Amino acid sequence: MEHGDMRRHHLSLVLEALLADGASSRAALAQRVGLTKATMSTLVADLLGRGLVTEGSARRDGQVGRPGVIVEPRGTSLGALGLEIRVDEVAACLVDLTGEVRFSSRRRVDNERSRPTTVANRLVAVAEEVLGEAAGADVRCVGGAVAVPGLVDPDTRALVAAPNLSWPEVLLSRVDDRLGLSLAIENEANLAALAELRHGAGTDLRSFVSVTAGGGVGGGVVLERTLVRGHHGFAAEIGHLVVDPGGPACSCGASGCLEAVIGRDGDAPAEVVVDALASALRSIAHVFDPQAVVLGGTLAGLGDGDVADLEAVLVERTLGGRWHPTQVRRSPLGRDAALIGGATLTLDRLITDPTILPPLDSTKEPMS
Amino acid sequence: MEHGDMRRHHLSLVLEALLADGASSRAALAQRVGLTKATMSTLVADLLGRGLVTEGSARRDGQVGRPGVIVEPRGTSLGALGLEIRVDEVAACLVDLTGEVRFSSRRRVDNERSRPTTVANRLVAVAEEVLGEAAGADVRCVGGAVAVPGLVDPDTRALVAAPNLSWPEVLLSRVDDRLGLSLAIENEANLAALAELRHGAGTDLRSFVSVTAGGGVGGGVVLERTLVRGHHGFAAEIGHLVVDPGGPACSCGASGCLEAVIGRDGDAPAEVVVDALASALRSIAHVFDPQAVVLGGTLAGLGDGDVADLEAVLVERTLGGRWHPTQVRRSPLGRDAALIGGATLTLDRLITDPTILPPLDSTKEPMS
DNA sequence: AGAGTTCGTATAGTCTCTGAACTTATGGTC
DNA sequence: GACCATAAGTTCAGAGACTATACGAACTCT
Repeated sequence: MEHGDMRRHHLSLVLEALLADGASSRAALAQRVGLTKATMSTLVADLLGRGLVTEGSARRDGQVGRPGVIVEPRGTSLGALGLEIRVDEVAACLVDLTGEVRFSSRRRVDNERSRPTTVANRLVAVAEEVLGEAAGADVRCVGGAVAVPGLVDPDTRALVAAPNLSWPEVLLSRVDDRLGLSLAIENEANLAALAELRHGAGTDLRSFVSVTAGGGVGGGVVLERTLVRGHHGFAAEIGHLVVDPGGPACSCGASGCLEAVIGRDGDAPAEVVVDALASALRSIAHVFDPQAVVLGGTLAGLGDGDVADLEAVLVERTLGGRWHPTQVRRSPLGRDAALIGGATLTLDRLITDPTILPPLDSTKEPMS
Repeated sequence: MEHGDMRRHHLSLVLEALLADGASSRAALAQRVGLTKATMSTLVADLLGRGLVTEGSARRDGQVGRPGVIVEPRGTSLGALGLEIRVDEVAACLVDLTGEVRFSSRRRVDNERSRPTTVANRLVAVAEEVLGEAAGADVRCVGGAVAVPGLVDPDTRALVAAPNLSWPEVLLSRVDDRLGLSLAIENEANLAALAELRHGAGTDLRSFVSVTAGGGVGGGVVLERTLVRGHHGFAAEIGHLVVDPGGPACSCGASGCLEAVIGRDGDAPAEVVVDALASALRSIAHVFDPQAVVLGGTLAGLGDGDVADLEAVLVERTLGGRWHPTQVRRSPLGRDAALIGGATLTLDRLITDPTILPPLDSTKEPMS
């Protein structure tokens, strides 16, 4: 730790406060973040210099005293790219700092029977389409992430195990080069959880687990508002919790996994789905003790009655349920969840450390 | 964050380095921690002032140059109390900063059929015995923690759900008063995991899950060397993972939980135990992606063959197993694990923030 | 118009770290 | 034994970031 870390952390707090609770004056910000007005002045000046915030008009609300100058996040002029490769489609979207999906594109293709380079070309194509629109609207893209259905080693950026999809690890660097961006790669369910955390059903939660069905049953675990990736990046594979040891065989080598029982798209009969989910959610509640479970993908289509049944199970058939019941929520994000999560991952890095954006050089050249 | 936080953090790093890698000179410490010699001088002076380290003799090893003065952690003169209440015994131990169990006491009693105040008296008795010995050996006790079999709310210090044991929450404050210490209360399996992390099978791991049988089947989850408690403090209840939906009824309201299948002491036939464990460990590997699973309590008695079988299942029947297999280890801590963990919890607080120990006032009174 | 309030900045002071110079203690060499 | 090379630990000036206090600016209320 050094001095700069403190600065970075405070810049991050200020930016986050502005994005989360809206624009406000320096004085109000100082109070919200817990710093003095003097420090806040310098922090805001720094963010202004990096183009991350703008000064708006002075407050005009009839309050007594000198009106504060409103500091606004420049949320709409900075964004990140979310990309997605699935067995039957490629997609791209650009999300700005406010969390709004500004541009998006999705194409049905047959990636399963295509060569990896073809898949890469398709990905570049949708990405360039979205980036073009973004450039036209003066939105600067600071990076992006690719969502893939399978296990990912986040450090080497290798796709380790993906059913029906081959993606040699060198390809990503070539996509990077062609787009002129640095892309991360991450499991789609993990990214979906990140999207829930920032823009979906988890914005008010500190800890939750998301379960998504659609081309596989994936999970994402968020504890203390941080995504849990596991030691090798393989955590949160909720689809392989055992719900019926005598059930159908699963691709993972065992039998009776949640995914094998309810189908890769969660398209088994509703009764089967709810029963299997109930068992899996009980296990989740016992091992993670989250505030809520968020159902995404096709599972977001469950009816109120089914959700109530699941919540009842979590109250009656878990140890802690009677004292602190676990909520069951449905995702509002639809099928773009992973895509939004990919952009969110990148934007989060910017929010965590605003200094990765260099200060715009606003020094006027002195006349010699 | 303020200035003091940086100082605190650095003091903590130095103390931790000394305890983990042994005594060394200021210059060597500076290099290990990544700070300058000048800063290290002031940090060591601070720790000396708090009585946490001592200066030893100068190095005498025939190296050229001025010999460094060895700084040693005063590990043996500071300790913390670990307490334990079980259905059939109470126990206490005192662990010093080096991790050594210095004094301990354990008594078989019938807590199930006793009034809470009686239980409290028994606890105070074993604690006082150990504290007396500690005082005789000049070991200062900085606090302690009570391990209990059940769900605990760490903030209110309430024991929420414990089978066969009643422990009104006010009692702990009275125990505090009588011992003159501030005691934390925590689930015994969580504390056992903490003990593994610091002094058992997990000292070299960043992420692991411990599973302990004995008066119930408990679990503890450590991710990035931090204990996962869950949002309400109820996480890691591994004993209630479902391994056989058609199996025996469990106290939690469901049926076929690991605990119900292998018995509260893990005393079912070995074959049943290994089968059920295999299923549970697969789920654990899929959701947490740990480096290893640590078996404790009576499960530490499993034979090499059984452990090999479990490891094989984790390789062959998990998604990521072929790339990054999860190890299976047995705990070396025996039945004192939770006890040691309780002390560790307290000592960790001291290591995390050495400033909670006030500086010994070494100012000589000036003659007026 | 003057009093009271609140905002933003400026200034001085504190805390903690760094870097370079300096003192101290030792081993090696002639 | 004198002298040099080497490494440890301290001292001191200085930089970065924060706080506290004071002050001018801008507004409302009477």
